[in-house]
Amino acid sequence: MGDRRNQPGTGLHDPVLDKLGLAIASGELPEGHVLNLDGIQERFGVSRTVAREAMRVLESMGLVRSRRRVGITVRPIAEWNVFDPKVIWWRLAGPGRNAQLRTLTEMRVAVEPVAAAAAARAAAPGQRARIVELAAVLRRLGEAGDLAEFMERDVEFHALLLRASGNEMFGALADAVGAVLRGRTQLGLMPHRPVPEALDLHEAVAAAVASGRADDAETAMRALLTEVRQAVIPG
Amino acid sequence: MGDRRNQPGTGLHDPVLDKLGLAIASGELPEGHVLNLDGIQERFGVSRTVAREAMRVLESMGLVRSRRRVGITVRPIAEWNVFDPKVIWWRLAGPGRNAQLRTLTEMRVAVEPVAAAAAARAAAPGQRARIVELAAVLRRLGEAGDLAEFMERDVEFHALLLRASGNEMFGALADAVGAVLRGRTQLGLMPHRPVPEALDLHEAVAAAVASGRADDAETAMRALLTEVRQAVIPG
DNA sequence: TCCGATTCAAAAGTATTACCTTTCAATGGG
DNA sequence: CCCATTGAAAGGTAATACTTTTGAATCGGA
Repeated sequence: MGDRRNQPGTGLHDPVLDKLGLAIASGELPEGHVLNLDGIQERFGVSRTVAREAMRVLESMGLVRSRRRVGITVRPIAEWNVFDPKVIWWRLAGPGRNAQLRTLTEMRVAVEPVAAAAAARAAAPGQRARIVELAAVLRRLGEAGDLAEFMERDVEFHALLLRASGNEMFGALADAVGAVLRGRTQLGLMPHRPVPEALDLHEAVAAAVASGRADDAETAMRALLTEVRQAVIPG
Repeated sequence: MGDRRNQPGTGLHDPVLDKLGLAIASGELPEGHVLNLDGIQERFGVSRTVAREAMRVLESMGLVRSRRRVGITVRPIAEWNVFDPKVIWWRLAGPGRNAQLRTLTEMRVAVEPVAAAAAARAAAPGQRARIVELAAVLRRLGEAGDLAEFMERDVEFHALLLRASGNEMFGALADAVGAVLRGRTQLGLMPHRPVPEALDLHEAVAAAVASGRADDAETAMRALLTEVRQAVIPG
């Protein structure tokens, strides 16, 4: 997620969309708030066309609903496409950051074990090899105490597993999981040094995936996430 | 999902978006295929504005990328926002239906146990009561062999659990899970009559959620899904 | 007077059209 | 082989007309 800055695809990001999306996701424009096209045109100094395009995209994300004679109304979060990468990004960038990290973590806890099992069944040979390699790299970095590099490789490890699962829905979560991993360290929720047990479990997951033992991969991943799981349960 | 009929905003924009989305999701317009605005205008007999709005939305879903001088290119599925309800819907409506049901089922298997645990912690009193009530209704309908009504209540049961989890990401999957449940019966993947074990497990989940036993809820839900799980593993 | 039905005009999005501006892949000459 | 030119296609602005919605004013009967 964090590395979409070059944006070769999305073109020069429509700043209007970004600012409005952020304003809504942050709660600055609360549920029920009504905007209108003229207001958007004026607020951002853009033409009607651009204002409408931004509005349409927000509408397709479920953030607003446009109705004649009424205007553009901000919808409740239950209507949002909360899996849309942009929505996730906006929520992470605002005061809802913490709540977003929590729900995303819970999602991880649910998905990653099953994704690991699927990867054990479906991963391509090159992916299996890379996963094993990454587990070894993680051990080295963990024992050396290189936290920053450890995190980057950890992100790669989890993202690769999700993408190797053969389930494009799991794969679509890879960037979000990366954001969670990075977010956790930023919030100081990570142990100052990876515990040996975690290093063992990364290797266990990798070995199980490499040799196609789906159940073992799932079990090991579940164990790897037990610690994470505590962070989700408010207490 | 299935009930998006109401839309009062019968815009001219939606049909274009829908047809293009379907054409892409169905593979009729394969990855790499290049469209252009003039082509869309002509194909659907709409103005440039409408064509552009539809294109923008498709772009925000990751289905296409618009680049100057090149045109509008269909992107690979790995770039799609596969959690977008519209994308799910389009895939279910086309020849990818089966693959979509498979990945969605796998998603269910991953998410529902954790969602059940979360619901046991977070559900509102009214939701707990309704879940218990639904489990009882399911037993009655199941034993009476009323398959059609059983399915509708089952959809409600699972959707409510997801929404009661307190995790809006889980809640956002409720409609999709409903589509899977309905899709499974349409494909004849369901037992002709709910097995007694399933009825017991629905009640076990409900009881655990009602009394806040998160671990039990998770375990029971996982058991409930074991049968479903077999359908995911090809072979 | 009061109350319900009808009418009407304003508000706001929807859609079309015309016309510039910017980008950048392709091309072709040096 | 490199670099300047060029033209296709998207990006964006502006003016204008249309349609839907809704709330208020109006009107007629009890």
